[in-house]
Amino acid sequence: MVSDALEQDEPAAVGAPGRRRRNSLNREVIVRTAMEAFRGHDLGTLTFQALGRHLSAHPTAIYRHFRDKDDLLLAMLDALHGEALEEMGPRREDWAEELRNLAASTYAVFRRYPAIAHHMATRTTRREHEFALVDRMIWALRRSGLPDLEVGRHFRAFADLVIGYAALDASLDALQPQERAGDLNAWDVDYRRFPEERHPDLAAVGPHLAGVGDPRNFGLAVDLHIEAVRARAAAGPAS
Amino acid sequence: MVSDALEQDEPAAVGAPGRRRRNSLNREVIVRTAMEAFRGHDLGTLTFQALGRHLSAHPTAIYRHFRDKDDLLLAMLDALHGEALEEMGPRREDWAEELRNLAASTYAVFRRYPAIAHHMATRTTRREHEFALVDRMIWALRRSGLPDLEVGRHFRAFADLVIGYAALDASLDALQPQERAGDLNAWDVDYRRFPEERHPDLAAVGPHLAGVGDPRNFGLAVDLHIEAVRARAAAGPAS
DNA sequence: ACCTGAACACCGTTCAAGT
DNA sequence: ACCTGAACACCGTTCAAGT
Repeated sequence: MVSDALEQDEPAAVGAPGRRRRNSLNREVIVRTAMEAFRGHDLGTLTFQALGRHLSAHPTAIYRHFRDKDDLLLAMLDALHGEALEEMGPRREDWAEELRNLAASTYAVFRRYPAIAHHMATRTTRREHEFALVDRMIWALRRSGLPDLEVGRHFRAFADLVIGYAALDASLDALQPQERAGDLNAWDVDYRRFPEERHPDLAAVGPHLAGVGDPRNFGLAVDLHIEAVRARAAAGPAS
Repeated sequence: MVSDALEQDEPAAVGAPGRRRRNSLNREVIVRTAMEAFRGHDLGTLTFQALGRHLSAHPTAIYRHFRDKDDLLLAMLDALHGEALEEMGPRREDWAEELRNLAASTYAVFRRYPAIAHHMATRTTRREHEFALVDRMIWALRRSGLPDLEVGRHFRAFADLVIGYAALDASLDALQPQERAGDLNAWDVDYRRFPEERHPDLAAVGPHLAGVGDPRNFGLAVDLHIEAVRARAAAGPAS
């Protein structure tokens, strides 16, 4: 049993001492290990030294397979896109449902890998997974009834809204625990019972403030966007 | 003239050699110098060593006035909020115009200080400038006609949409020039003339794709959000 | 009390040396 | 060809030393 486990696939070797077998390192193994190792972790932990430890290899061995850290992070972003596509499943026939599907999957993978989300959200990989995601979003927007000229603008607005909002919530997860706790406490406590005299509107609404980082907030923003797209598409080319 | 310039206010002393006068360093001077020095600059440049050079002081002298880098960055975020409030001017009487005003000012200051935007967008300062911004946004949302319970949810959705989208565009400005150029080129060239066979919808809309980082994309997202808020508010408490 | 200088642990990256 | 080890420049941060 034990020797069996050692034979199959790549040994996880997380934190294990000893050296890596020759030729057992390649881009795919490194990316897969990195995704597993840094899932849910903040920014400071994603270093070559830590990754080397997870690979049971010397930190600089990674440079044989990736030009630099940016090259590795782009490969990880591509893996993230792949995960999003997988979770998305087949194309929904209703365009609005498909847009919600795209948004929800992107949001989920961003929060799963906050370190990648925070410093790669703005990047472009130019790889197949990204092309597929862009194509699906454009398909959905065309189905709404908007003319292609408008779809060209709406793609950017919807994609950036989703990516930007998801990255913002993810970067909250990427905070150091004490900073995260302090910021959350501010919204959960301080802002909820605000003294009336200084800012009357804030004081009135304070008790009803939605929790920061609650996925339903993102859902509301996406729903509002889709409602407005539907209204504009229905209004026809005059809009 | 020359001696006159040396007398008035704080000497800029950017990159100048020599030492700082005793007691000439304090939180306000440091924050003001940091905001001027790193305006428009990327993430890598915002270091204690660089700031020390701009202050003509030893890098570690800053630790007498700020607990750590996070403490300094929170003070800079507060200064950014102050700038946004200033540019916003007086409250607009039309609630939709006021929301656009809030969004545009936030977007402008985020792109002006991309380094602060990128790693402080998700943070909470708990200071007066932030309270004032929150209060103004809640005021505008209440004026839309939404009940306070809904305003509590809509505040979070609108604020995060604005902050997230603005931070995303700002983080593009915070990229290294070569990475930035590569990513922009992908959208301006590759995506615009995509081969038809693989992704037909992308290929059809490619030529009409809006430029990445164009402020009008953010404007479209904000407009759509406001249109949907207006529709929901008009539909009444049933929605 | 306020600033400087030396030191520490850590980071990404380069390059010569091993096998 | 692939991995290791030593080295470099740089980072945030601490702390003793100067004035």
